[in-house]
Amino acid sequence: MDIQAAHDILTRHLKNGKQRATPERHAVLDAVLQSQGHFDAEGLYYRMLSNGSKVSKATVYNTLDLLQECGLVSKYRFAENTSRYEKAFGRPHHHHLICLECGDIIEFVSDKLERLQQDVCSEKRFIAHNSTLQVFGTCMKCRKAE
Amino acid sequence: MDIQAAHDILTRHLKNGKQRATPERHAVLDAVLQSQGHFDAEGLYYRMLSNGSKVSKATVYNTLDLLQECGLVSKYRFAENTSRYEKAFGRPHHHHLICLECGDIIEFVSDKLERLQQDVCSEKRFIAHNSTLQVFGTCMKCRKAE
DNA sequence: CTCGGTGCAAATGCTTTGCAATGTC
DNA sequence: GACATTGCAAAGCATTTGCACCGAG
Repeated sequence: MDIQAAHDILTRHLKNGKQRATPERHAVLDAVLQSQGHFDAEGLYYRMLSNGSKVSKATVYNTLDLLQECGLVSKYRFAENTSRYEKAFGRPHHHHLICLECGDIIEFVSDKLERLQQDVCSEKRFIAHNSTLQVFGTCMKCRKAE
Repeated sequence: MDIQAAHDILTRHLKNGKQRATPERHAVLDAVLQSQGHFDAEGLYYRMLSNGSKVSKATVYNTLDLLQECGLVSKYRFAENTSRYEKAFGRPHHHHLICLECGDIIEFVSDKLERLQQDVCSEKRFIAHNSTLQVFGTCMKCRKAE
């Protein structure tokens, strides 16, 4: 996955919206690109701090929204009050099975689902921007443990 | 839709969990049964107040969780920080197209989607409890308005 | 030079909690 | 009676905001 390409996408998006390319915004993007799996804004903030980046929490929140706008991160609202984010650059659109016992998240990709979703949208004359299927339940491990 | 049946479900669920059947809990259920579409906890609380029910906000929140547990209401977390609820008794499982411009929510039912979801779950050996597909985008009206 | 962005700390708003009083079982 | 539940107000938390300073264009 090309780090430069991601930064270019951000730069272009900023230019489009007549917004400025600040070092902080690109620093947040770097931190996101280094991330694995799901994370929350606070976690990213502290990871950045301990890596020596000086950003404020407010900027992290702001920039994450910005990154979502240009498709570089996905933002989810699972069961909790916390927003979860995930690097979205260079990976296919996918969905989540969320274990209510252990909090584990299983991802899956489904072309059928993507098509089905398109069908529904064109039937309702709705333009999809992004989407998330969340299935809450019990994962294999927790099922065995019971 | 049978109001009595809904109360029976709640009563049975409470008995199962060795929890008590209080008038407040049944009053919240009544308010939910009278509701149309999506609502939030605060809205339900004020509606109950103006109908003369005396419940605290805390009880409303508690009871809504209880009602979700026994499948009488569905709880959603759309884009906002507020949880949205919806009466789930006597209606098929459905999903949502959410317009980011006007906030309108379009519901749809899809057997195909339900089947697809079951397939994914059995493949991953995951036991689904409940699920929600949320498609964010622009609705027909807002699309025309632009 | 202009005005959008940043950092900080304080504010906001939803939800939960602590505790004494209440009422179910 | 015992103890789960309630109401109230206060506490918690994630997120946003206001404002003075800074720096990208």
